[in-house]
Amino acid sequence: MTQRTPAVARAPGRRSRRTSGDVEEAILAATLEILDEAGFKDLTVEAVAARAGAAKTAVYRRWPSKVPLVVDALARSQPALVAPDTGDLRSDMIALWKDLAIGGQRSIERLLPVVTAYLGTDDLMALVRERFFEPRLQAVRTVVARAAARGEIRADADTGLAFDLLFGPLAYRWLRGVPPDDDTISRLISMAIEGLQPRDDGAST
Amino acid sequence: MTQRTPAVARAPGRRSRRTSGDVEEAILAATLEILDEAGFKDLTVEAVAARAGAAKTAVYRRWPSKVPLVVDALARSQPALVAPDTGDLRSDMIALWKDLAIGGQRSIERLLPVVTAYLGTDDLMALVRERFFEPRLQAVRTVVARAAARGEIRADADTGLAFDLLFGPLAYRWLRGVPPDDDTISRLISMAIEGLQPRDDGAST
Amino acid sequence: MTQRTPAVARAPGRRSRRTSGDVEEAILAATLEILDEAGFKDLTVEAVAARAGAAKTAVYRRWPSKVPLVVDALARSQPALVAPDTGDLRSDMIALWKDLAIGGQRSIERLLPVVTAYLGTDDLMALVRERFFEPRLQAVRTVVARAAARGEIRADADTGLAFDLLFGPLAYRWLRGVPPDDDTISRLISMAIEGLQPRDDGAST
Amino acid sequence: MTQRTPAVARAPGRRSRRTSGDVEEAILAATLEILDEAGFKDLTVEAVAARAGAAKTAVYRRWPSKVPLVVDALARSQPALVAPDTGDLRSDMIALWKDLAIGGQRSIERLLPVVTAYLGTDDLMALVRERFFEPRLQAVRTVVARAAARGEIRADADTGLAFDLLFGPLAYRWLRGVPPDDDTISRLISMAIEGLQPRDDGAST
DNA sequence: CCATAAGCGAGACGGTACGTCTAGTCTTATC
DNA sequence: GATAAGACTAGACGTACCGTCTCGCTTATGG
Repeated sequence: MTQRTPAVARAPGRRSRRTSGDVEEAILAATLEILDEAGFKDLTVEAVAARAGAAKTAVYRRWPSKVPLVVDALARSQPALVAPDTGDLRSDMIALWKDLAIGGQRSIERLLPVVTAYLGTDDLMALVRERFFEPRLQAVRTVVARAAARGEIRADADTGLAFDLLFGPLAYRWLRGVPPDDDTISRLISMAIEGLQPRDDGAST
Repeated sequence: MTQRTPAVARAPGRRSRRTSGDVEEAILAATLEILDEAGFKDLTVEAVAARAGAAKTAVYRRWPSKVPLVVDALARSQPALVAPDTGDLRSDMIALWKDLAIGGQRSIERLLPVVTAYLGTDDLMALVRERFFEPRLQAVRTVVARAAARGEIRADADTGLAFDLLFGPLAYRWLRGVPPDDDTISRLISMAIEGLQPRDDGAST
Repeated sequence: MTQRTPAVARAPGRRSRRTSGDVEEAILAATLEILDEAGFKDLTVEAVAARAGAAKTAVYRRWPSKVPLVVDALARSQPALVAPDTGDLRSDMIALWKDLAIGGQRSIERLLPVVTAYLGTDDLMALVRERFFEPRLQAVRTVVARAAARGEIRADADTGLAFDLLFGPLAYRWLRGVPPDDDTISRLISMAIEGLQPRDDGAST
Repeated sequence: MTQRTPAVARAPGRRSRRTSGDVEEAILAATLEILDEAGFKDLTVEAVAARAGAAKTAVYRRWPSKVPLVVDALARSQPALVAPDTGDLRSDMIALWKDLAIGGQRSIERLLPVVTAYLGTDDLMALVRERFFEPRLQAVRTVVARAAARGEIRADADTGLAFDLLFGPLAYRWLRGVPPDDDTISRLISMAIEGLQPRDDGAST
């Protein structure tokens, strides 16, 4: 007898049930593959299921439709966003930007626009906020806070504004079909930082 | 009846319309209506044709598919973008922003993300660039040039950067589902302008 | 310009592409083929459409589901049931029987049981009655009436009973999986006729 | 309680049931209930299992699929068919008929057509013959044999024909959706009997 | 000034994918 | 070791639109 003991190899405190193949992972992986190859428009649940070697039922059991599936797959595919700590605000920000801008075919700034139209429910938008925007915002907060602690910028710098200034133009560039080059990144960041720096004259706006 | 002539696609030598009803306009109007009511996702060519009182054939005779139809409808619905001329860069920019930010349910920053996923061909993207982004860029150019002429900012200010700094955060805000308020607009613009201002010292880029 | 004139090459008043009548026939033919080959259980609308070279839509446009389709296909496949007229009741009945009993793989007595379970609505059952049972009943009526006119049987013979006696055992045989042979048919008909014949003693029942 | 042993599938040396509930009976009972309520078409194994408070596994462990389950359930639900013995062929036959004709929602003449389509295997058809038709045939044989012994009919009367004449029209009536009334039964039986009666002496009933 | 052909509304056509349902198999944990 | 529970693969269901195509009608020139 074959003495199936897949449970042994598993993490101790993890989930209760588990079938032969890890269907969920296979589906998510297939989703990302097809997303890369064919784009969102041509991604069909049937193709996902087929590539995952799963039944459509297995997909629909977990996600109500294609959009939440894609959102989830994207969310999980995002590498953990660590706030860089180079000791210099500008370097930190460049690092952050490149992480997202250069990094990913699947960066949310690139793919989310595609999906946004289909985010019907508030639930889903909330998920997107939580999974995508919050980590970015948090990373910016960390970086900015460190810079403030170092005295690079004034303590009351508006992180939210910095956030929009950092990622907004990036997203917009993609939207326009004109991906930013390194120099553009560098200059945009300069501008963003300038707004956060201590003012010589002390006055604001 | 006033024999309305369709705004576009009317070559000079072409012979004039034959039927009483202006099918083309009806279709575009129906498209915009459905876009407003149901969004891009739930816009179907059949619904457009039905609402326009036209046959699907009449739609497909003019536009190869749903996406170009929507792009065209959006393009024509955009009000002419006039570069404001208040005598002050900041005021000009705020005026520009508000025009687009507050103005339209159908502003391209709001709707384009929806469509981007489907902009398969370069042709279509080119059209989008020509119809949507170019007028904005031109308006910014005008405003910035006037400011430079007034000496508000240095003559070699990078208009492209300014453009991204102006509209990027706006689009990003919509993407995030957090529409910008007046104060945010004001502060973002301050930051954008700062990057264009003449530098006293000449430190940093 | 290419001067499209496909109509010229066509049969006089006939169709061009593949007219609705064509599709309908193709679908019905495919239905009967699959019914013969695979039986009702394994007949799927998808297979029918595929074999007919039609889209599923084309099937569902005409029939709400599989059962009415099958009923219709069977109904149309039934050859026109002509009441035989041999000048002899017994010969007429044998002819009638064989027509149905021997004739058809698709005789309704053979296939209807299969479908009966799915005849949910009264509408459909009414259709079945009209298409299948009524012609048989009518044929029996004709045959019996002629025999009565000839004086072979009494004038008030109950055609309804004769009908059940003729076709009931036939259907039952098929149900039992024991198709009747010629001799059995002959003997069953003898019995049926006996009940219709004039009684020597003049009494009835 | 009496620890009911399931009627079938209980080999002698098998050891007795372990769990408290009699799963097998529960499943069969649920099958019959759903058959009565919803009909064969809408009977699903899942519904059966649910109503029986059993797992689908428990069903499939015993019956290979839905059809054998239904056949089995029907077979067991049939009351023992006892050949009536009134001392008169006609009365015996009427009794027999009514037993089946009037009696059962679940009479096989009524339900078998439904199932026939699915009796793929010969095994199953053999089971049906053994469980349903053979008892009927046997009962007719008994009744006819007694009548022959009494001299009511000739000794070589064909029981098989009598069988078909008795139950065929009954089944056919159901098929047609026109259940027979008492008078019809009476008259059909008269006809059937006539065919079995001794012919030499002519008439008389 | 009538004939003709272009454009029209209508809607069926072959397709693709949807999201649902049920079948029958298989796995797990419980008792 | 059989149970209840329920996830699994498989595949048909009936629906909604896609983009194409034919049909007759209408209409406005252009021969």
